[in-house]
Amino acid sequence: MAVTIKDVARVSGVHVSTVSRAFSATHLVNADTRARVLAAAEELGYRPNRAARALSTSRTGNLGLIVADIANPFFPPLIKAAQAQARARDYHVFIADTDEQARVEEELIRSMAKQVDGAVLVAPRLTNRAIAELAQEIPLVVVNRRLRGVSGVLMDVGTGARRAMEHLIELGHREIAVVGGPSRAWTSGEIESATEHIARDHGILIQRVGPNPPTEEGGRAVADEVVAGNATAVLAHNDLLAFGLVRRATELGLDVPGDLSVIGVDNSHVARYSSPALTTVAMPVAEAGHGAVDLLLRSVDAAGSTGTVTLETSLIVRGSTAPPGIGEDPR
Amino acid sequence: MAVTIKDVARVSGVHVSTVSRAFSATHLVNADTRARVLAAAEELGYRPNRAARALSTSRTGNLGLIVADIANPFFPPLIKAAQAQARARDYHVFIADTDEQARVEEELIRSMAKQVDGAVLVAPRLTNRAIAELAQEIPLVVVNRRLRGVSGVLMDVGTGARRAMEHLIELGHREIAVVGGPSRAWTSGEIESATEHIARDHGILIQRVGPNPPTEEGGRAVADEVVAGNATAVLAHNDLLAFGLVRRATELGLDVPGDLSVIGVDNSHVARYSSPALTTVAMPVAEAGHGAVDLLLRSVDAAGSTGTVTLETSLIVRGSTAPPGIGEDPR
DNA sequence: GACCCGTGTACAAACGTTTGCATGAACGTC
DNA sequence: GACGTTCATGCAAACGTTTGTACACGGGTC
Repeated sequence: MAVTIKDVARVSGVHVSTVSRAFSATHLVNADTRARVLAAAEELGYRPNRAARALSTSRTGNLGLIVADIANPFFPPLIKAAQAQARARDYHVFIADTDEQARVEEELIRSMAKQVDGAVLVAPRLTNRAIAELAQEIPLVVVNRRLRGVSGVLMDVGTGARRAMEHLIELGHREIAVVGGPSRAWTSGEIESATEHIARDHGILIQRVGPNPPTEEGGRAVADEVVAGNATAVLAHNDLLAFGLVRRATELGLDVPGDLSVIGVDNSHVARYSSPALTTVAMPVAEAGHGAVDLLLRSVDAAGSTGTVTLETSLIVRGSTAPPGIGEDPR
Repeated sequence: MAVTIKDVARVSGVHVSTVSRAFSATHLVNADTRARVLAAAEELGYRPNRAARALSTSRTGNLGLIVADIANPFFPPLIKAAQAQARARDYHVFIADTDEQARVEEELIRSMAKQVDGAVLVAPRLTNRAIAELAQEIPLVVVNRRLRGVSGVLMDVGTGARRAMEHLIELGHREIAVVGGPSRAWTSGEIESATEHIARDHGILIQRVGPNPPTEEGGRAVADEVVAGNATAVLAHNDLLAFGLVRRATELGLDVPGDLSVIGVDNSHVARYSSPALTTVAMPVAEAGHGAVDLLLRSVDAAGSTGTVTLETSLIVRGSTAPPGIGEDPR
């Protein structure tokens, strides 16, 4: 049916092994022969069968990319960049969505393991221990999780959170609510300790709220608690939470940023499109996708090599932050 | 290295073919034997090697999903649904992003063809002819494109556009700008003819603008032209265009919806998160992803069978539409 | 002219499955 | 008790590659 290496061999009058080498070990075959083979391949429209190659070499040419929720606007730019980089290196990428469930995540990796050369785990929900175990079986790169012995791409959200806090402090805020995300997320811990430090250094108060699901609903749900407190500003775990919070606070009659300043994290669409546009900590998402694939392919080629890359974040000031309201708190 | 069917055979004391059948042709093996095999497989942590299976059966268990731009908020919910449905049927999905380029699209399909059992093309940019050719080589399902002999999932955007126009007409608008998307998109044609009809039936004027890239930038770029015309309302090809248009119109000093009503299409995040929230034609994106995979698997199982599914759209009225401004046009 | 070397090619085994065919056991029928 | 059926299993070929090894040839060295 489909055209195979044998057809190419027949047409070009050489043995299949020569055809194979004409593609993969070019220096082992005479230039003229190679040209002839390539011409025949072209003419027949030959495409190597990757399954067969995989069987023979135990390299599939595929990568896995596992994310918590494709529809969460944080992920698509990362997926896009990872896919583009993989394609540039002639790899294909499988995508899988765990629906935020650790169990699904593990099962997914296991079921992929045999048919990929490695996998990228973005913001995994699994325990460190489970990840470490999986890393024994298959090259892994984790994004936004620090793990000994496992390659990682980290976005320096701690510094970003610090900048965000400094921005609020400069504006005059003295009590700030920090709205946490999922407890398993590495970024949660980073933000927590960064805010801890800065609060101590500047002698301001922090009201911690959470953990919360990283969704608009999560933001709406915590809004009441935040509003009931004395904080005049909020740093939320991500843009979706921040957005939900802004919406609910507005419904409760507060003005953002007049009565309450809000900062998100991610710089997703949401931050740009909402109104007021969100001040947010920009995450280098595309770079992370790109870098994760690079790192992964490196450890695929040189088994056992691991590395960690840290990417910088930056604060993007938009319309959702302002000095605390003048005069009495209207609440 | 990895555990294979042979190991399972050895441990359970049967021939490899029996192991194979214990998994794939269960009725051909004695229940007790099967239990023994399964137990051994479980104990060893056996996972079938899909590449080997693919080689033998020429079924890969993989599907391809090809979209124009993963980061365009229209696609992620579709991708998510498609992936979930594929997984439920024990298929894995490759994802690829064409960057809106027809050439890349074709090359991508070709390079995937050998390693997938079929592919879903979402809102392809290729010509009908090219798609029809590809469909000869590999089972294909196209989303939002009507093509003889090729399975398709269509979202009835024509009816949606009609509803949108009726909504505007009821509000009192008599001249409406219709801002088109990419010329190759099937939805563009649907919207065009639907709006054509309804304009004739109700005796209102239409100002056509475009084609335009389906992005925020595209929306900003056409805003001036729209504003310069006499239209009091706009139906844009998608939410991103609508959003860009609203932004730019606002910068030009117009009030939305006071001076200009705007309707988008997609009901993406953007429509919900922007301010004013966009009135939009909701596309059944998740259903489309789900349905496309179903349809695809059907034609994978029964070669040559094709079908078309049409999904309904609906108008979601939010804050970006209102009766035309009272009194003189401020422009 | 015997020898060696390097270059280019062919041969064949191996990768892990599936599957058509052959074999054999158990059982019922007459 | 010979025969046909059915059921369960084993055997071996096949899928399309890659790759270690063997072979053939031509040219250089002594």
